[in-house]
Amino acid sequence: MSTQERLVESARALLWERGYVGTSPKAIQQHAGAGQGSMYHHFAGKRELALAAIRRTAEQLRATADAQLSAPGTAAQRITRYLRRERDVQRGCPIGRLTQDPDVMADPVLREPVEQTFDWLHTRLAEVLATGRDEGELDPGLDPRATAAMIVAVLQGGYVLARAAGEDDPFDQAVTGVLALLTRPAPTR
Amino acid sequence: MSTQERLVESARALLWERGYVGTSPKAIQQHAGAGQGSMYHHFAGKRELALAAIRRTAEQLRATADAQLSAPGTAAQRITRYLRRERDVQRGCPIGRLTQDPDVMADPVLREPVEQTFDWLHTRLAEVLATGRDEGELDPGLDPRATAAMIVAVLQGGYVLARAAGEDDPFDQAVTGVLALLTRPAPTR
DNA sequence: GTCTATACTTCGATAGAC
DNA sequence: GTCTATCGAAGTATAGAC
Repeated sequence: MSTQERLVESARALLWERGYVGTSPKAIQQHAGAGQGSMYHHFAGKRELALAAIRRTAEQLRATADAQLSAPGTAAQRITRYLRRERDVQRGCPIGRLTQDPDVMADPVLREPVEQTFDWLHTRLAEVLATGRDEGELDPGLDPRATAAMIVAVLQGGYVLARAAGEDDPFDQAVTGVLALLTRPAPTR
Repeated sequence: MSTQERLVESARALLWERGYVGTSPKAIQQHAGAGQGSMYHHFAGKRELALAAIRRTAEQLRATADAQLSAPGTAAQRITRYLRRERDVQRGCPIGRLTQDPDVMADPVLREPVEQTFDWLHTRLAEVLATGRDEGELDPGLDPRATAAMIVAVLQGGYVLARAAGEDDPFDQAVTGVLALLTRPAPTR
């Protein structure tokens, strides 16, 4: 892996763990095994390196989610697989954590991938839900946009609860709770 | 308000906005209109001041939530009021945001109020849900612990989505989504 | 491309006068 | 209790040799 690659990968790891304010150029350099000069040769500064890291992380997250949500199966099966997939719950979401970084959110360029990622995920989930509803699998009264927002929120919030508790259990419970309501047989109206 | 009080209140505001790593003693002093010496007279250091601030914030959050969840009404009404209460959504949750602060979570003393707050909230919501279920208001098959975890997660995740989007809409949608599923008439089994 | 040296600022705290 | 002075370390870069 090139020095430039190692710098981006190190930035990704440290941004995930410590956020933007909590990650110094020096820490990235040490993690990457690169010198001061190398970093400033390849990137204009901390901001540009972080931007490359954030963009790559966003791209990966989207590719992974899309693969799972586009896999064969009913809407409920696909969403269940997505929610129940193996995750390092305690680490949380590498994109979601950036929303707590004022310096990232205050910078339109750094913020853009964060905004785009959630926008895309919300839309993609709503599509899956709408399909399930239209095919008679899910409750005909289900609101795809609202339900999709709720599902993404459960994921992001599940991470918060798991980190607060120091264990994965609250995350698993929240996922169980949402799936129980979602896949519950339709009510007789 | 005493200097000591102003320091704690300033620390609360800045911790909420910028987190622990993002908040310097100097910033707190300036926000409070206090000098270097004053702060170190009243508190041993940044950590001790942050601890006082976090404890107070946790206490307030709990008091507010308890008042709303203990108000009269059915379980669904109380939970709806809690979720729909007026909030500064873009600011997010002052306790939830601390879970993204590695230095807070790595310190058992700073972390304790965070852990306790979510633990309490989860339990309190589960009680309300169990009551609603036992009184025939909610689905008899409802799992109070899992559903409570889901509701807290929707709240915390809703903040994340709203911050990412730069508007409150995703938060409102997520809340709408969860209430729609929760208050849906029970299925015929 | 990578290294070392240097620079200026902020962080987090201590010392000691008033 | 509050103020100013001072401190060593870290943050974020720039300069220039190799």
